[in-house]
Amino acid sequence: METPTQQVYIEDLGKHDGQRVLLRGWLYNLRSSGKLHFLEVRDGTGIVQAVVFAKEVAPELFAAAGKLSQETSIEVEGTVRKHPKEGYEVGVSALRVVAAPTAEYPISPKEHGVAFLMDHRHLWLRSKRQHAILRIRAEIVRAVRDFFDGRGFTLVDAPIFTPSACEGTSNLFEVGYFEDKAYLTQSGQLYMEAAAMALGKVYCFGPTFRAEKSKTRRHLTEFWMVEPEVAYMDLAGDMQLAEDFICFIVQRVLERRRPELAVLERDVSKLENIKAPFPRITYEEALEILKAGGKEVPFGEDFGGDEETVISEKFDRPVLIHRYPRAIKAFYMKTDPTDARLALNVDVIAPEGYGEIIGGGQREDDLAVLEEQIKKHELPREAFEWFLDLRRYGSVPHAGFGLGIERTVSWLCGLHHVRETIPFPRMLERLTP
RNA sequence: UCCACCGUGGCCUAAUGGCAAGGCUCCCGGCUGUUAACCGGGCGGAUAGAGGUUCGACUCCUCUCGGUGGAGCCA
Repeated sequence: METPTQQVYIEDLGKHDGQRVLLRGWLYNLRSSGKLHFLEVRDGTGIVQAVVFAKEVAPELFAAAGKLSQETSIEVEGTVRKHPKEGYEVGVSALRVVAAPTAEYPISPKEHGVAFLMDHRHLWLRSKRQHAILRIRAEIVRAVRDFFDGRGFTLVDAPIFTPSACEGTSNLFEVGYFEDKAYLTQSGQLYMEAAAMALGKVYCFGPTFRAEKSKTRRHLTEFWMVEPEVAYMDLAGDMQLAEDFICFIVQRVLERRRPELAVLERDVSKLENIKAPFPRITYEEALEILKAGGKEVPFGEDFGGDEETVISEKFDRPVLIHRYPRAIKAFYMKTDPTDARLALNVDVIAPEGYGEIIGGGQREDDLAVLEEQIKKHELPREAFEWFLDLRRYGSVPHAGFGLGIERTVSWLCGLHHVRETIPFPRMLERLTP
C-alpha cells in the first residue's frame, strides 16, 4: 500500500535528498533529447530540473511529457537526487497535468521589448528576474518594519484621502468625495507629526501618489514610502537615524537574499561597502563638488538627476546632503537658526547614480514662523489649522524623513528602471494591467 | 508641458529609394545529460494609421495614434 507522497517546495529540496517528493507548480521550460526530457519546473519558491527517462516511465507518460507546453500547471512525483553539476534535480516517476494552457504562452524564454513585457506584466511576474526582484522587495519591506518595530516606534497609518496638499496642489490626483473633492496623499508627513506628539516615535508605511507628468526611470505615479517621525529629535539625530536605517536594510538583504541578488547579477561588493559612517556634506559643499566637476549650480537652485549623479560618484556609499536653501524646501522645514537662508533638512543620495532615496529634516516648531511660511507658500491657512495646533499645544523640536521603497529596491537590485520594483507599476501612460 | 528617438509575422531584429530577409516561438521529424539545448523541415507578414513626393517608398515629407528615453518636478 503506497502512502501519498509529501508535497515539497523547491527551495527545500536539499532537505529531501534521496526521498520521493511531490512538486506542484508550472512548466517553465522544456528541453528534450530523444529518450529523455528535461522539465524546468517552478513552484514560486524556485526552479528545479525534473528529468524524465524513457525507460523509467510508461511510454504514454514519456510521450505526454515531451508535448507539454510552457506554463502548463503540473504535479510531478519523483526522487530527489544530486544534479550532475550543481544543486538537486528530480527523477520523475509520475506526472499529472493540472491545466494545459488554452493558448500559446506569450512570453518565451527569449528577448522581449519593454512595452511588450509591461503589457504582459501579470505574466511577466513569473519569470526568474521578476521573481527575484519581488522577493528582495518583500525582504526590504520586512527589514523596514523590523528596524522601526525593534527601536520602539509605533506604526501609525496615515490617510490616503486628504483634504488638501501637503506642499502645494499642482501634482495631486483629485478624486470625487461625495459632494466634495479629495486628493490622494502625496505624503503622510503632516499626520506623522501629529502622531509623534502623541506617541513619541512613529512611522507610517503606505502608498503615495504624485500626478507629476514625469517620464523617467525614477518615477512612478503610485509608489510606497516609509516615513518615520520622532519628537525631541534634531537634524543630527535624523541623519543618524537615516544612516542606521539604510545600513540595516542593506545588511538584511545581503544576509537573506544572496541567491536573488545572484539571479540579478548584482555586484554585491558595491553593497558590502555600505557601512557607517556615511559622508555628510552641506548643500554649499555640494555646490563646490559640482563646480569642481564642471556642473556649476548657483546658490538657491535644486539639484537634478545629473547633479545628484556627479555628487554620488565622489563616494562609495550614500551621501547625506544637508542644509539646502530655505526657499526651495517645503514650508514645514525648520529654518537654520545660525543661517536664515538655510533649512535644517537632509537628502540622502544613493550611490551608483540611483538618486535621492530619502528626503527629510527637522520641522519648524515655532508657531509664528510656521504661520509665516504658510503665507509665503500661498497655502490655504484654514486647511492647516489642525497642523498649527501641534505648535500651539506643547510644541517640541522634532524631525523625520521619507524613504522611497521603489528607488531603494531599484538601487539594491541594480535595476535600470523603478517600474520593475513594484508588481503592477502605475506610470504616466500606463494604468494596466 | 517641452525635447529626442522608435513603430516591419506571436516575439526580437535586418533591409535607408529598386523582388521585405533572418533568428526565436509554434507545428512535424531526429537525438539517452540538456542548460535561452542542438539538427532538419514547415506554417506565418505586403512594414502602426491617413495623406503626399517619386517610374518605384519599410526607407523621404506632413499629420494622427502608440511606445521609449530625457528635461522640469520629485521619493
